[in-house]
Amino acid sequence: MKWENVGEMNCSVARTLSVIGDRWTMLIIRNAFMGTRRFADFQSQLGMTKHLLSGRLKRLVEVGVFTREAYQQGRYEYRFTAMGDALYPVLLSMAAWGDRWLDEGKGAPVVFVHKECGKPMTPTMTCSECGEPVTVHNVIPAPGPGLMTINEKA
Amino acid sequence: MKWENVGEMNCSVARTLSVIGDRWTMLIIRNAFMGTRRFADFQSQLGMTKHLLSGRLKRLVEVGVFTREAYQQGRYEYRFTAMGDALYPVLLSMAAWGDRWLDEGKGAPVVFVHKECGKPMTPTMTCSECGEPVTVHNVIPAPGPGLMTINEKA
DNA sequence: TTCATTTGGTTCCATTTTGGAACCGATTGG
DNA sequence: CCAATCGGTTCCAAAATGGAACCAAATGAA
Repeated sequence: MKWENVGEMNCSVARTLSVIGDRWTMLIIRNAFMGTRRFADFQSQLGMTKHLLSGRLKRLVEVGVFTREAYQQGRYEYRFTAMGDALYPVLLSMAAWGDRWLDEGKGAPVVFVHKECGKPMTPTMTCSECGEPVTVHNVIPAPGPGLMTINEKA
Repeated sequence: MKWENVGEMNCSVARTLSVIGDRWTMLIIRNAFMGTRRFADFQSQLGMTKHLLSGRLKRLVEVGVFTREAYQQGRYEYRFTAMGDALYPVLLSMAAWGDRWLDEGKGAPVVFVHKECGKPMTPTMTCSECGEPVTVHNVIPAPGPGLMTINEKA
């Protein structure tokens, strides 16, 4: 199978990866969450080549993660849509994993402070129904409404 | 900048991406969470070429996401370590985003049932301190203990 | 008004990664 | 003993990436 066909799998993770699962996209999104909006700023902060950045931004606008708006004649800003904002938990979960397992004993470079309660927090994945934290040990995947009747992986 | 240097950035997200941020790794991890353990099963389920799979699995073992144990002479199983188990929230956050924003009107192919409360849930990122759901609008990043004194992006 | 600079790209080319297939040794089951 | 399976490796073509040069439009300073 080729990578370009991954988005066609009947799997939400695969479809998500077809949007954000390549080498640079999540780093672009990380910087966008830190406030970066302009082409030249993404480029200098990330050190990626311009044509790759150009392609990735174009794709993210097409998919609907970013809008592209002129802030002057011929100068543009890339800003999250609601769809883009909704990627924040993905970023937080990656940051939390890196903090816990790849920190090399130095501690987290960035801590996240929750506005409402004012405390530095650890982003925690919980059950929407009962509010308890979830782990791989207390979740059971089950067929959902979007599952094809004949499983393509059989 | 080259991709191989991304892991050296002083950023937990970048370090996480240096482990799971390439084309196939998260799909391997997804299948591992669905119970796949053997080389041939990963290969047939994902349709990726053997030498890519071989390289990815080797890397994930080196990093500490998987263990590689013989279940017979010369036949191996790849199983999550605690470090690997801890990637589950990353997978859930991706699945939740894909379900919400890329479902093409068909609904989620897989639903997650929480064992403790028995209900199908939406994985929700919350604050470890107060338990409230967090979004990009109510979290403030702040310098943490692992941040270098001189910010490399200045 | 002119001219250098900034912005937001595109084009070209070398290097690296991916995709597809063939091949292979060790182990297993019949 | 023999065929099939497992877990790879090797080879090659195609695609993606990395680095640099180039470019047109808009801006800003003189």
